[in-house]
Amino acid sequence: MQIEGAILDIDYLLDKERGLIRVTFKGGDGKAYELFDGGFWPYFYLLPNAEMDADELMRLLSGVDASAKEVKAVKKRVGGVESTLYKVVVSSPLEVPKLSSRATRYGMCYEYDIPFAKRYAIDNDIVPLSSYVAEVEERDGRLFIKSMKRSNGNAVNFNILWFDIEVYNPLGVPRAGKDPVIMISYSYKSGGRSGASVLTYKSIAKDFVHSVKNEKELFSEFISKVKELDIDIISGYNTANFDIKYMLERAQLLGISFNLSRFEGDTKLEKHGLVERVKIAGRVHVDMYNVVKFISIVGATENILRFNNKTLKSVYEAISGNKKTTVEKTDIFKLWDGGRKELEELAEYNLSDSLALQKVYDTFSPITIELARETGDVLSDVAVSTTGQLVDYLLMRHAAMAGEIVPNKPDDNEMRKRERNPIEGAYVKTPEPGIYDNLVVFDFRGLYPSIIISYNIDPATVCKDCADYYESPLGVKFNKERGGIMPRILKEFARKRISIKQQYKKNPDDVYLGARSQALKILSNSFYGYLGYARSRWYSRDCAGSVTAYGRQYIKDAMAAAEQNGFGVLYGDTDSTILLLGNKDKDAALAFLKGFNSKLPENMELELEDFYRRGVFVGKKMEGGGGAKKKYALISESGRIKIKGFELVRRDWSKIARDTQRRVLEIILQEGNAEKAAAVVKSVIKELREGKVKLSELAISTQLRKGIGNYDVKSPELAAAKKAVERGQKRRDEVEHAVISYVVTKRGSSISDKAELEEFADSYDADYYINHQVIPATMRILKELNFDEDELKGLGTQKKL
DNA sequence: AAATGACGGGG
DNA sequence: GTGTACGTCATTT
Repeated sequence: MQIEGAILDIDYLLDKERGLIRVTFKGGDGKAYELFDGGFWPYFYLLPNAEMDADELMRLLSGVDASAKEVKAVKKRVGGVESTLYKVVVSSPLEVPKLSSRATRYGMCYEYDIPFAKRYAIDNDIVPLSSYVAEVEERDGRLFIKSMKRSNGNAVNFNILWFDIEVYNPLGVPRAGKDPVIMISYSYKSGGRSGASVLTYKSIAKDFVHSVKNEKELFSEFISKVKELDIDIISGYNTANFDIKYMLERAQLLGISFNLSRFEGDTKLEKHGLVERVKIAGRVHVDMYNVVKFISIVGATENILRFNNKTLKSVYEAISGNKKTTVEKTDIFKLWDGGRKELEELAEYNLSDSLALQKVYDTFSPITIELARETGDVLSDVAVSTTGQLVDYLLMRHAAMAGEIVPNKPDDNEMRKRERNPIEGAYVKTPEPGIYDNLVVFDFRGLYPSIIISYNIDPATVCKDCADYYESPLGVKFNKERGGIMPRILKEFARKRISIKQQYKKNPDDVYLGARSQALKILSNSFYGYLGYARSRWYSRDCAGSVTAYGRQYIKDAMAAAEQNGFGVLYGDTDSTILLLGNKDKDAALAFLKGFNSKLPENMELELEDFYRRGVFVGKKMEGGGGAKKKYALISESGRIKIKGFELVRRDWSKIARDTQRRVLEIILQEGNAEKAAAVVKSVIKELREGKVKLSELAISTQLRKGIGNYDVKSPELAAAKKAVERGQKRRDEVEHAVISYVVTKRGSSISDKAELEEFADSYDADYYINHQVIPATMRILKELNFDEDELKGLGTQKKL
């Protein structure tokens, strides 16, 4: 039997002690198929220390917990050197770590940590989300793959569901042990159909609301919908860390199963460092929060998204230009307990989150999908990957195709060594702080990728004695005669981008063309970071250091040329420079650009980023030699605001600190008036000194994330909670794992001693709020404008800007 | 100076 | 899960 369609996901089952590859295949007929490949086995390589034959190694490796299924000699290049290795094949992926650690006695092991499903995709050159024809046969009630070939079939339409839950939260933070899920909204596209609905168990007179009996039914109805709509991709916002996690906990408490899977397997959470992820057998979970955080900070939305918090609301507003209705999160339980109007408001809010999410998905998923197609990684992994991990995977694929052994990840010692020796970063010219009019910004297009291509920079091309080479400003030689994976991939990407741009001109409505170009840009720009990333398999100090060294040379040249042409050079960082037009006009700036570019190598180009009406410049003083921070705010002629490097304080700061910081930033951006901003800070400090500020403005909210007895260090929030429990003002369970709102009072010596729960505080420590809250929050911005603390506190005189 | 713990997103 | 995971900041020890 033949099926035409696309691969949605690849994983494996442990089937009778062996790993069995499973492919979730979406047919062009709209049906999803669970396909297996019984002919693929896990393996790793061993480069032996001493001569031994394959049979001997097989015998040496056999043990009670794991044994080799097969050992055979293969020829591969290890670090560019032709070598004979043993390929040790096993039955189960679980045997690989066991056998490879045993095998280290006999030599160096390689490729022992490549996940089985990825190994399968790499070795079979399978690219998910592209068209394939699968030849399959049925055995034991399962469909087995006989062959799988690329085809030119039509794009497959996936069935997608976007969802969001609401939770009853009388104490602020919902507690899965107590607080029920009260509503689930979803919208979907499935087959030719689309729709949106809210599920809940109170009766609400809205046509999009569907009522069920209780929370258990809410869950089962949601699961039924996912199954009935035959969903391929389930998307949410922070759903891995919240919605799905919460539903799994609730389901366990309610004694029901919560499994959204399509095929054999669970719905479960996995934690990978910072990122939590959801696995649903046969479907893909795409958490748009992770996508926004890791990948999609590109293009026109870059500044807006960097500047704002990455809440669903702010991301939606940034990309749509529309305002999103919202409710205070802490009011949700009140709306649920309220009357008809309140319930309707809650349902509408719940629905609006799913619809906003759909918009975010439509904006960013094309880039994610193109990243999957370009790297060959599955969507479920791309959606939770950093760009470094994508480059890692891309290089593994290319290395395997070229018969090159994939270098191992560094061990802890090596990693620490790398971290201790940072690579000299980019050139930064710190600007004279101030406010300037009429600016122009020039950027080198893809400076680092261009450098890697132009000078053939790659760990494998570094040479000591070679005849024909490029010598970087660091004195590192790169062999011109040898090819490297990185320049080769980057060249190919550059070529693809040019061809995509031509197609895009003819089909400007094809979002996937634009997305593909963006994806290639994201990947290209990540190679340099990967070369210098401590966990990198292809780490190279020589390469990364040479890239930045060349980069410094180029940007300095551009700045010097601009100065010679009579422009004021205000600022330069890495690959961009900001010039003062002075008495010159735009045409003069463009003429300079043209002249400068005519002298650059072929694939290098300095581009116009934009002209700006005004810029507020803040000079970040460089600490140490490392990468300096970019800090400035620009207003374009069209009113577009571009902000770099300002960090806002987080939620565990007092309201007065956050509000004052926001006001300072607004005044500086909108009015360009630093004096006025400083005056606001001074007046807030004055009010604090005079004791006029309400305690609610001063409360600091921090969650106690552990049990009260499990702390080693007495933090202010812990101290405040403990005191309240000891005095009998609070029960232990009321403060444990809860968000603690405390005020720093006058009584006590350390901050912890002074901390009291907001409701029991009767004074505040003005010095603390001035020196530890308002001043640090606002000085993040104002110190860059050469204000100092004493001056804000009214103790000194103002420095000149 | 080193260790500890929280945030981020979500409700 | 072919495991061992982010970067930064404030406060305590």
